[in-house]
Amino acid sequence: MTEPSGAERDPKAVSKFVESFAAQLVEAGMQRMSARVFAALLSSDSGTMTSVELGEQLQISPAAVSGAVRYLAQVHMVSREREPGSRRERYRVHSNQWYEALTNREAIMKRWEDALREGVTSLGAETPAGRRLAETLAFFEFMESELRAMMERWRVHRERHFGDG
Amino acid sequence: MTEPSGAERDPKAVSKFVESFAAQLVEAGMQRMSARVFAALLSSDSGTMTSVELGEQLQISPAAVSGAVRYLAQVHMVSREREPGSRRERYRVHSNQWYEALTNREAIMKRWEDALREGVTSLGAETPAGRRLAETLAFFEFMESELRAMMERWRVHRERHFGDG
DNA sequence: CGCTTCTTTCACAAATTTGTGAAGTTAAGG
DNA sequence: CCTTAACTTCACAAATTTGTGAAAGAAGCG
Repeated sequence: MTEPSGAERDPKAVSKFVESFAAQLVEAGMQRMSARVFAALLSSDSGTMTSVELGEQLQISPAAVSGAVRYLAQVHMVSREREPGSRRERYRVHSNQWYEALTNREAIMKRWEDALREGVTSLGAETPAGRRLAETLAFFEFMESELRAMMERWRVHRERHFGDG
Repeated sequence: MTEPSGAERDPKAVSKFVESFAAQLVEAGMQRMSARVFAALLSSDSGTMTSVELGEQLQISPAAVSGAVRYLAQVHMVSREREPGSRRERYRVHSNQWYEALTNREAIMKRWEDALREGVTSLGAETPAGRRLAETLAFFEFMESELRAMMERWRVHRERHFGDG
C-alpha cells in the first residue's frame, strides 16, 4: 500500500474512497447517487467527468447520472459545461464548491427564519413560547452574518495555503 | 388576527406554526415525526410536553412519539426528564439546543475528515486529486475551529440580549 | 434536412421508510 | 407482590423513494 507514483491511478483505491466518502454524505442526508457522483468527481484528477465515465465507474444508468447531476447542480456543488463541438457534457467540481454549498444553506435558513417570525407574531412576542421562538430566530440571524464573515476568512486563508486553484 | 393577550393560546395558531416550521425542517432532511415533535416543544410555553400531550396535539400514536423522541434525544435537541413520583416522562427543549445540535454536527464532520484523510494518502498527496482532497480536508478543519469560536461569541451575544434563560 | 450521439423524461418494479396496533417491558403505588 | 400506568419494541401494511429500461428530446455534423 505505498503511495501511487506518477501516472497510474489504482481504480480499487479510488473506488474505496468514493464509496466510503459517499457513505458519510448519505448518512448526513444526501441522496445516495448524488453523493457517489460528487465523491467520484472530487477524487478525479481533472475535477471533471463525463456522464459516460461516471456511469461506468459507478456502475449506474445514464438516468441515474442525470438525476444525480441535476440535484448537484441545483445546490451548486457541481457545474455543467459543454465540451466545445460535442454533445458530450462535462461535470465539474468547483474549487469553491463549499462556499457555494454554504451559501445555498443560507437560503434554507432564511425560510426557517420566515416561519419563526410568523410564529413570534402569531403566538405573541410576550408569551414564553414567543420569546423562545424570538431567541431561536436571533440565533439564526447571528449565524447568518457569522457565516458570511467566516467564508471571507476562509477565502484569505485558502489563498495563503493553496494558491488560487 | 391580533396578538393573543395573556393566558389563552389559540390551538389553531400553534398548530399552524408547528406544521409550517416542521415542514421546513423536513425539507432540510429531518424525519417528519421528529420535526413535528420538535416544533411542538419549541412552541410550547413551558418548553416541555409529555408523551400524551404530544400524541394528542399532533394526532400521532405513542409509538410515533417514542420514535421521534428517541431520535431527538440522540442528537441532543431534546432531553428527557422523569417527573418525580410518576412514570410520566417530560421532554424538554434546551435553551442551548442549537449549541448542542451544532456540536453534534461536528461529529459528522470529523467522520468526513477521516474519510478525506484516507483518500489523500491512498490517492497520493502529490496527485491533483490528492491535493483537492487535502484542500477539502483543510476547509473542514478550518470550519471546525471557526464554529467553536462562533458558538462562544453567540453565548456572549445571547446573554446580553436574552439573559440566561 | 436527416443521421447519430448524448442527455433527459417517464412509467414502473423493487427497495426502503414510515407510522400503526398490539404485545411486551418497566416501575410506581398500593 | 400485584396492579396498573406509561413507555418501548415488534411485525406489518401503506406510502414513499430509488434506480432502471425504454422512449423521447436536443444538438452537432455531414
